[in-house]
Amino acid sequence: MTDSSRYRPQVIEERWQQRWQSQSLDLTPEPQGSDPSPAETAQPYYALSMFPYPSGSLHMGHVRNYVITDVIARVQRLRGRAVLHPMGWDAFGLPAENAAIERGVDPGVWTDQNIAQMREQLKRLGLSIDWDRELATCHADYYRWTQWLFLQFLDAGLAYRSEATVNWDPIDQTVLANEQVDGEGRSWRSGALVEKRKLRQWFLKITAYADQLLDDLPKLQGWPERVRTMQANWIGRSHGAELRFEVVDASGAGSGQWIEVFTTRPDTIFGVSYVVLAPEHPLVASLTGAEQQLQVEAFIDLVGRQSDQERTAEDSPKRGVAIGAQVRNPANGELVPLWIADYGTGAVMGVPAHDQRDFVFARQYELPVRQVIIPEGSDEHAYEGGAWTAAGVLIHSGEFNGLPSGEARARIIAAAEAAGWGQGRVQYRLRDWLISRQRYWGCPIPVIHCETCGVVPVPAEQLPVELPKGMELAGKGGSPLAQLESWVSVACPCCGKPARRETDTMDTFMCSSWYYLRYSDPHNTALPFSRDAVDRWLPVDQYVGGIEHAILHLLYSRFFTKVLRDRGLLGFDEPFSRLLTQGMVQGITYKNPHSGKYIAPADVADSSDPRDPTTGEVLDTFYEKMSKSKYNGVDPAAVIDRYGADTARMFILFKAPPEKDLEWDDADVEGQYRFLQRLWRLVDTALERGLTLAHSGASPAGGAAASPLSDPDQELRRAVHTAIAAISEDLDGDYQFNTAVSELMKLSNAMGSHLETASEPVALEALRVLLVLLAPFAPHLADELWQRLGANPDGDQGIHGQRWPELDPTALRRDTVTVVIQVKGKVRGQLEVPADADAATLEQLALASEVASKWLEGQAPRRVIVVPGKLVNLVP
RNA sequence: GGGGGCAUGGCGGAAGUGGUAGACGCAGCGCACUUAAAAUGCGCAGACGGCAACGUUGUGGGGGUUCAAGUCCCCCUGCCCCCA
Repeated sequence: MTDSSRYRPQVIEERWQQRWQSQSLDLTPEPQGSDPSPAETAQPYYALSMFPYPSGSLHMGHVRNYVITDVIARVQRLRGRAVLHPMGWDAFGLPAENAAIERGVDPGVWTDQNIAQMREQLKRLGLSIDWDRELATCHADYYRWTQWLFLQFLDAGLAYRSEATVNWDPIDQTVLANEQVDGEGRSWRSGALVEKRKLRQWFLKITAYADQLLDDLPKLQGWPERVRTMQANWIGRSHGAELRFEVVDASGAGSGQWIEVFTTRPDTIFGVSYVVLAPEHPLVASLTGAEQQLQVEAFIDLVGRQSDQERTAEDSPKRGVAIGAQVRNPANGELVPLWIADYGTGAVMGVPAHDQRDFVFARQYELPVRQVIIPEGSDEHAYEGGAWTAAGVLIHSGEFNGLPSGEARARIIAAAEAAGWGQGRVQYRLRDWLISRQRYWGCPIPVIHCETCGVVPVPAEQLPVELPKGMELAGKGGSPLAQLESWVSVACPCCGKPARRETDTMDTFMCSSWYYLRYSDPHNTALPFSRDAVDRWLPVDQYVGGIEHAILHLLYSRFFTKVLRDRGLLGFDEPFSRLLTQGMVQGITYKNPHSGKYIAPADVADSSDPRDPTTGEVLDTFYEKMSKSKYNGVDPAAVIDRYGADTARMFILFKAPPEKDLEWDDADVEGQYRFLQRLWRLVDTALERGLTLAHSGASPAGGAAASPLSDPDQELRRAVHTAIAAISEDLDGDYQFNTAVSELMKLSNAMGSHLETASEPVALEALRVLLVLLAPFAPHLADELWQRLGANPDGDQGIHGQRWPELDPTALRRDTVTVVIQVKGKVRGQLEVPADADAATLEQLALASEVASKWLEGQAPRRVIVVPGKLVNLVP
């Protein structure tokens, strides 16, 4: 074999990437002028990957994400759609600022260098990205519009400044939104336990859209069910009531002060045996009795040091102190004590019989437990194991006795409203979105504080409010911007008097909540995007990214979309029609079970018997998400250097279904490389036979062949059209790239055995179809082989300008099929029968078969079930 | 505790509406080519029994519906995710 006919991905991939670029193959078709070409009037398709943070190095998770989106984009192009497939950078954020603090480099310069590096790494993957639409959220021509959009929120009354107890990250020295604190009370970025601080901060009123964000979830049928469930849980709408308890003195005389509790169980109000205030409740100080003073203060101090999670967890021990005051139950007039306790926030009514936390608390402090709901159809009044929290029938509840709890809920709310001691209320778990950050490397909040005029928005024509350059960043002591007097001091745009700029920057999730809109019109200098462009391309047809954004980014983006729709800036309700959440890429991980140390795979001599290189101990072997600290990462660049991007792409797509975790395995990568080499040799064989696609027409082997096809021809055509049918289906709806690749392998296997004997038109059709089907997966090799077969002699668009092959159903037809003969449901034999044999014929054939005579022993079957084309089941 | 998901060979994974379980690949074994090895090509391969043709068994465990169950129903075990 000559050197020139060896598959050398390193050579051909670079060559094709340059060629595609010089032909502008990946640019987005847009209608221009009066005479749009067909591609420009094609139906638009928007394929989008979640844009990366420019850390400077591409990891396998990125590769998987972008390869999946690229295949989708390429398939849609082959199907004739006008495709938008952009890429950009989520470029504000702490790593750049930390680099500045540690090494004194300018965050902007550092970020731009990283972007340049990552862009080159991305380009080596052969992604069909329109780089003319690239954006970076840290560039002023982008964040100018982030600021402009903030002012839209401000104008709509959806951005406000408020003093609140907020999450403070002591490592990153900034506040965080609720969504950015995990279940253990740790920061999503730094992992530090967050603290509570009372600060004046900017919020976006996402709660104003809570109902819409929840009620529109069922529209998102193209989203994974679990992402919708997670969002619904996060919004956490509950229907309940606000009920008011009057504070009374020892003699029962009213004080005129009222405690308002929220409860989802107004039906249990007759079971209240105490009322609990949160330690920070404003009435605590004034209601505390003199004797209880010291105890209460000590308790407040103790609770102040706990995290939110400790306080609200259902299974953590509860502590409390009676404060020496009492309230009257408005439903039955009973007097019950007031406590403060480390659970809940605000004020809650304690119903030990019907709430587990209340039950535990009451047992601990010997408070009365009164059952007011019993299971339906039961007269069980005894109370043993714990709270009865399910529905039931009311007892000990005056006029409401005997009502089912659901109905009682409504009736008690109605009674409360009539008598003025409460009303029904909808409550949400969702809180407003805290967007202030006390950091430098973010988008400045474009407002000015003036003593005379208050909060004044920076006029739109003065945007962007640029980040000052050349700052000395220390990473300590509050907002860096606040320390740059020359930047902070400014004339009030309203009255002209000296005023001060806002020094907080925005949460970076603000920047990523609208970038997908900007791609539709990335160079617009008058608006963030034109209504025309955004309505033409959006909603995004297919969004691809990690599950970690199930709530954060995806909820914020939905919120932005709805607000901008209400401002008339766009004309749709939801930004992402379909969402694919891809699984993690995991690397093989070795760990010494005794020392707990991770061992690099390179240091493990024998992978079939992995041992610690220094101690000789047997190591645990498992797959885990790739990370530096576990030495289990695989560098995409190294894989591309060795095998080429096409092999890496094929491997990633083949190894696991896209939404599942993927175990990186070098042997499997090798196997994928072998498959591509086999394709190369397949084309060699075709060339040796003198086959060429140079002047073959559109349909060389169409169904209307002059003479009937030979058996080998029929078999090859069947393989070809089976592949078209299977792969087309795998790429429709939910994506099954793994089975699509396996179908390519099956087709190539069939061609390996039939190509040499097939007639020329049939062989050419097979080659053409194989390469077009391969093109989205291994774009470089497909184009190279296409050219080697002489298919694009004039340097036209090559394989990526072709059309997805048409299925010819007649090619799938068979004269005979194999049916299974079962006896009593067990497979006992097979029978070759005419494909169109009807049930009666099949029954006859089966009964006459050897299988029947052997297993039925001469008896007639009691019953015969025939599934034409599949099986005959004889039941004796 | 509530809600959701998953469990298939040595491994990754396939199996429209119930209808030949294990496609495709990795690892393994055998054969061909080679002085030899690598590479390549061809073949075998769930487990158990048998020289075989074949038989039995088999999709986490137990029960059920059905002519027929990986697939549908009930119970259990284990793992994962979300909310508490």
